[in-house]
Parts: sequence; C-alpha cells; structure tokens
Amino acid sequence: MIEVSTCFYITPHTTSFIFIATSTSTMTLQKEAHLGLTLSLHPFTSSGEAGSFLRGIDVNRLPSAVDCEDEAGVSSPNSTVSSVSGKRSERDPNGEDQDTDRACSRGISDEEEAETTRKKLRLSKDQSIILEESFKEHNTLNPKQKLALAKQLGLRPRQVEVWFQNRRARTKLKQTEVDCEFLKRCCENLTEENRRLQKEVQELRALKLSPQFYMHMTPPTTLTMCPSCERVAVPPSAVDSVSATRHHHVPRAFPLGPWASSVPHRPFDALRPRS
DNA sequence: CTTGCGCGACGTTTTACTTCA
DNA sequence: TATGAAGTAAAACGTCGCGCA
Repeated sequence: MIEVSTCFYITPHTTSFIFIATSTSTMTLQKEAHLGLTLSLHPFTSSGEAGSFLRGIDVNRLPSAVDCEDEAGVSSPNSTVSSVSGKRSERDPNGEDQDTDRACSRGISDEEEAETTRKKLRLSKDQSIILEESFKEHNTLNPKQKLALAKQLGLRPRQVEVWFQNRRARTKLKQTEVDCEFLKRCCENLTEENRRLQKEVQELRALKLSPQFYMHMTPPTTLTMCPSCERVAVPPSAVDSVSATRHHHVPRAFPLGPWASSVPHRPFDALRPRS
C-alpha cells in the first residue's frame, strides 16, 4: 500500500484544507499522478495555478509508465504523427508511423496510415516535471519561451503548445469542480440557515400572540440594529468573520420583547422574497 | 474599414493504458 | 493465465473569436 498526501487548497475565498489520499493500488496512484493538478490548486494565486504536489513517488517507475518511457523518451521526440490537415506551419510533416502492424492488419499502406492517423506520445517523467515547473512559473508561453522549452525537452514547439493548452484546460476544469463543490456547500448551509430562521420566526410570532405570557419575562436576547440600514444584525458569534467585516455600519443594541413591533422596520423583512 | 496572422479557449477525436469479468 | 470489452487520462486536432499590425 502506498500513501499519497496531497495538499489541497481552494480559492482564496474558501477555507483551506488538506486532502489525504490513500491509494491501495498502483492504478489509483498512477491516475492521481497523471492528473498532476489533481487536488493541488495553488493556495495563494488568484489565477488558480496548479502544480503537482505529489512527493516521493516515482510515477514513471510504475509499470505502465515504465513500459512507455522508452518509446516516449527524449531520444525519439518525433514519434508522433501529425494529423492530415493543419494550418499551422509548425506541424511536423516528417512524422513516421511506427505502428505498421496495425496498418497491415487493416490492409492499408504505411503511407496511408501515416496520413490518416496520429500517434500519441507519452511524455517522460523528466519532460512532465519540466513542463509542470514551467507551467507553475507562467501558464502561457511566448514564442521564445516555447522554442526554448521545446528545445530543452526535445519536443516540437507544437507539442509544447498543445501541452500548455491542455494543461490550462485541466486547471480550469478542476477549478470549476472546486468552485461548484464550494457553491453546493454554500447552498446547503444557506438552506439550513433559512430553515432555522423560519422556525425562529414562527416561534417569535407565537410569542407575540401571547403577550400575557410573555410580559413577565425578561428580554430573552439582545439583537443589534444597524442605525444606517435599520436592519437587525446577527450576533457576532453566529456570523463568520468575512460577513462581519463586510458590514461596515456600527450597530446599536436594543432589547427584543413584545414591544418589538414598534421597531420601524420589521426585523425579518430581509427573509421575505422581494417582489 | 478590411484583411491576414497569431494565439487562446473550447470541444472533439484518438491513443495508451488499466481494470475486470 | 490470457483475452477482450469498458472506462479513463491525456495528447493531438479543428474551429471559433479576439486582438493587433
């Protein structure tokens, strides 16, 4: 069993937390590693850049990666075949189709095969690391950087370009998933809060209908009201720090009791749907 | 204003690989 | 154990829109 610990930070607006993934099989482990950006959004950048935080694991030593490494190695960077068309001048017209067995089995020539298929390159571990490092620095490349990186990796500039495009897409997808999950939780929390407040309203209304019972009681609670917007503020203990700081008005305290109906604006108006 | 070019975003296709029956 | 179907991640591609010269 191999244990993978991955730092997982959400957007700056959300609480950071640590995600611990325990992989019980090489498959799971490899998938996490291939994802690279999985659960590893950069903690403090607004752009949501992601980088792999997998540590201490030689991903490409896993069986599948080892198998493909020779083929995808830096020594044979042109093992891919670009597809038929392509307006980009960078596309390599010299790609050779090495999968002749498959071509023969389908009864077509190598040349035809080369023109109609594309061969996918598996990047080596070193190539992936360098690309990831580069992506962490800047998630887009100018032509000069692209050429330099391609030269360093032994890849074609087009391949580097495609890798960055796909990497940006993956980052965005992951960020969307994270945001979606966060909004889902917000919605759940608000629903629960709404339910609680509705119940409170019912209880308060019930109390208001029976003042003779209520008059002998001391005010049960203290609400604060904002003198500017004249709305009741939630007690500080029940509100998170973000919302508390967002409310810029200085609230004043007033007791709540059966006389509360004299308050200019009914405190729970905010709960009513706007017409 | 039009045109051509380069680039990024996005959706899709294809390939390599793993799992499982 | 071998094998093929199904599923998945990622490399590669096509297209569109935008900015710029």
